[in-house]
Amino acid sequence: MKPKTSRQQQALETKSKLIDAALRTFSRKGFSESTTKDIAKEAGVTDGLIYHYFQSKEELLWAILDKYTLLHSIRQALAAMDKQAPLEHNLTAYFQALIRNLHEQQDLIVMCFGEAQRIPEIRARVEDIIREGVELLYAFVAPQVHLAPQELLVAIRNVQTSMVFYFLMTARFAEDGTQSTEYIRISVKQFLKIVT
Amino acid sequence: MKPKTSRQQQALETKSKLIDAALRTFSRKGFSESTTKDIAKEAGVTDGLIYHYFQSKEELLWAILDKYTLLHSIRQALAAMDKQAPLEHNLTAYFQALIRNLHEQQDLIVMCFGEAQRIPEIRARVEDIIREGVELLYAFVAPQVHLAPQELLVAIRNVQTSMVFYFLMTARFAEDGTQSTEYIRISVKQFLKIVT
Amino acid sequence: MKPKTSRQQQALETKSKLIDAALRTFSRKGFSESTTKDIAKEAGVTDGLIYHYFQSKEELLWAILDKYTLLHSIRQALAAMDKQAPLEHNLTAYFQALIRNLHEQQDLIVMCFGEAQRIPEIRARVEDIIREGVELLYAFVAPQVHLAPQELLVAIRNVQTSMVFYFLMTARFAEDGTQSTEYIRISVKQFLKIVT
Amino acid sequence: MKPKTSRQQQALETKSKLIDAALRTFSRKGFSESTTKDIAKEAGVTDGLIYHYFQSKEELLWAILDKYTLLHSIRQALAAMDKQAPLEHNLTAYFQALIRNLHEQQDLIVMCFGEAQRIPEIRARVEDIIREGVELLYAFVAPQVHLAPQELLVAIRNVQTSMVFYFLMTARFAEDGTQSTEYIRISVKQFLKIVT
DNA sequence: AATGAATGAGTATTCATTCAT
DNA sequence: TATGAATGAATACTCATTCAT
Repeated sequence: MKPKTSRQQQALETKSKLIDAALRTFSRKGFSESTTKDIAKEAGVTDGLIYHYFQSKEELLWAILDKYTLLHSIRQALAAMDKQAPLEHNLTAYFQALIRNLHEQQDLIVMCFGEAQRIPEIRARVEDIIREGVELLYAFVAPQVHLAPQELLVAIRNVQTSMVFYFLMTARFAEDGTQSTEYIRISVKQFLKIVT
Repeated sequence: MKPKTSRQQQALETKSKLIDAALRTFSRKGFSESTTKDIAKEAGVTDGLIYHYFQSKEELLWAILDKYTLLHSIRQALAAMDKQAPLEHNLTAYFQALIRNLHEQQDLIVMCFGEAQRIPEIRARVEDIIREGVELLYAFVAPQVHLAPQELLVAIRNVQTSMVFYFLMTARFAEDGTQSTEYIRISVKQFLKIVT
Repeated sequence: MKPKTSRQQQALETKSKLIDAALRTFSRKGFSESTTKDIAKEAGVTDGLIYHYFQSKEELLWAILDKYTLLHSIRQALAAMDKQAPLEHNLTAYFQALIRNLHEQQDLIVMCFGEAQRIPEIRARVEDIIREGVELLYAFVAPQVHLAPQELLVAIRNVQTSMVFYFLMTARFAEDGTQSTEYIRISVKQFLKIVT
Repeated sequence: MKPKTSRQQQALETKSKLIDAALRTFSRKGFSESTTKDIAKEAGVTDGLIYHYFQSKEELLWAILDKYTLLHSIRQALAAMDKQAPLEHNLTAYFQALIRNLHEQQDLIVMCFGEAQRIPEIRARVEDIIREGVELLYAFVAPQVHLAPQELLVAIRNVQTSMVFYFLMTARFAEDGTQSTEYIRISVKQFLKIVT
C-alpha cells in the first residue's frame, strides 16, 4: 500500500465519480441512450475527461461491474445468522436483507436487468449472481431440511428470482416497505411448506 | 368485411412484414441499437418505406404491442382443461403451455423484458400481462384449493414469474426441452405443496 | 378549336387545380418548403398524379407563371380611363386598380417576391412585370405632363415599387381598405407634385 | 472585460465564422436550400461543429440577426450631417450612404427580403428596420420642411422603400455606381419637390 | 386518368472519440 | 489532470420521383 499523493487521490476520486455517474445514467436511460455528455454532466466534469480515465463508453460499463458486486451484503447477512435460531426466523431475516440490498443497489440491478438481454457479458454476470446467490442460501438451508438437492435448488432459485422480479416490478416503486414485509412473510411461509 | 384488392392486401402484408422485422430486430439488438435501416433490411424493403406505414421508429414499437398479445394461447390452454382431471395434471399442462408460449413468442418476451426498465409503456404492458396471467390461473385454481386468497395470489405470481425468469435466462438457450420438463415437474410439485 | 370530350375537359381541370394548389402552397410556405404531398393534398388528389401532368415540382412553378400574369387587369384599368378626365382622378383610379389587383393576385405576388432572390427566372419575371408596368403608365402619363422622360420613368417606377412594397408589408394584412385609400390619396398627390 | 485566452478567442472567432458563412449561404441559396454541410464547408469546418455552437440551423438565423444590424451606418451618416448645409446636399449624402450600406450588407439584405414572406420573425425584423429608417430620416427632415407629418412620413417611406427595391433588383448587379448616382440625383430632386 | 406503394438519395442532428491547450 | 473545441461517421426521417395496378 503505497501512500497516495493528493493528486493521485483526487484522480481516484474522479474516476470513482465517473463510474458512479455512469451507473446512475445507465440505470435511468439504459446504456445506448446514455451519452458520454450525460455522464460527464452527471459527474460534474467536462466531456473529454472520461477518455482520460477510460478507453471508451463501454469500458465504463465494465468498470461498474468491477466496482460493484451484489452479493457482499448477502454474504454478510448469511454470516451474521445464528444457526440455532428457527429456520423461519433466519429466512425472514435473509429475505429482508435481500430486499434491502436490492434497494441499496437499485441502479446496478435495474441496469443489469435492462441490459441483460442485449449484452451477453451482462447476462453472464446476472447468471453468476443468481447462481452464487442460490449456492449461498443452499449451503445454509440444506443441512436443516430433508429435500432432494435438485428440488431444493429449484425451490431456492424460484423464491429468489421471483423476489428480484417482485422488486423490479413492484417494490422499488413503493414508498414504504409495508407491502414488502407482508410479501416476504408469505413467501417464507410457502418456502417452508416446500422444504419441510 | 370489405374484400381487399390484391393491392390493399399486399400493402397490409408489407406493413405486417415491417412489424415482424422490427420485433425481431428489437429483440436481438434492443430498441435503441436497432436502426431503421436494420429493420428495413430485415423486412426486405428500402429505408423510406417504414415511414409510409409508420410515423416513427417508436410507432413500430406500439404497432408490435398492438399486433401481439402473450396471453392468447394461455387462455386457450386453460379453456382446454378438464376440470375433473387432477390438479397436478392440469398444472403441468398449463406450465408446459406457458413455456411453449414463451418459446413461440420469444422475440416479444425478450424485447419486452429488455425494454421494460427503460420504457414505461412497456413496463406497464409487462405488468398487465403478469396481472392477467395471475388472474387467469387464480380463477382456475382457487375453487380447487383451500388457501387464503392473498396467499394463493402470491404463490401463483411467484411460480409464474420465476418460470418467466427461468425461460429468459436458461430455457431459451437450451436445445432440447428435457430440462424444462424436469423443471416444470418440480415446480408443479412444489406449488402443490403450497396450495394443498 | 376542337371540342373537348368530357375526359379531356376533366384532365384540363385537374391540371388547372394542381397549378392553383401549387400557387397557394408556394405562396404560403415558399417553393422549397412545399412538398409535392402538400400540393396534392391542397388539390385534393393523390401524390403521384402531379407527375402525370408535370415532369417535376419545378415545372409546376413554370406552369404557374404561364397561367397567370399580373398585368392583365392593369391594362384593363388603363384602357378604361377617360383621357379627358383630370390626371389626378385617373391616377387615383389606376392605383386603386393596382392595389385591388395585388390583392386578387396576392398568392402570385407573395410567391414571386419570396422566390425572386433565389430563382433567377422568377427575378427576371418580376423585372419584366415592373418594366412593363412602368411602360404602360408612362405611355398614359407622358403626353399629359412636362418632365424629362428619364425623370418621369424614375417617378413612375418609384411610386409603383413603393406601392408594391406597401402592399407586401402592410396592406395585405389590413382588414379593411381604409388605410390603403388614404395611402393612395397621398401618393397620388405627391406624384402629381413631381410630374407637374 | 475579462481577458480572453487565445482558446476562448478562437472559439469566438469560429462561432463568428459560422455565422458569416451561414449568412452568405442563406443569402445565395435561401434558408431552406442551404444545407448545414454547405455552411460548414463555407466556414471551413466539419459538419458537426455547427451544433457545438448552435442548437439548430434555425438558431444560426437568429444569430445572424443578433450580430448584424442594418441601421448602424445610417445612423452614422445622419449624425455626420451638417444641419446648416442645404437639404438637397444632405439628402444626397444620406441616400448615397444608404446605397453604400445596402451594398456592404448585401447578403443580409438579400437574405432578409428573400425570407420575409415565409418567416414571420424576419418580416417583423424588416418592418422594424423600415420603421426605424423612416423615423431617423423624419427626425432630420421634419424641422426643415413644411408638410403635414403623415404626408412627410409617406414621402420618406416611399422614397426609402423604392430605393431598397431599386437596390435589390438593379443596383446590386451593376458593376459601377454610375447608374446609382444618377438614380439618387433624380430621387432627391423629386423628394424635394414633394416636401418643399 | 388516378392511386398510393415503393425507391433511394439527401438532410438535420447526434455523439463517441480525439487532441491541442 | 482537466478543458472543450473539433472531427466525422452514423441515424432518424423526408421527399421528389417512379411505377405497377
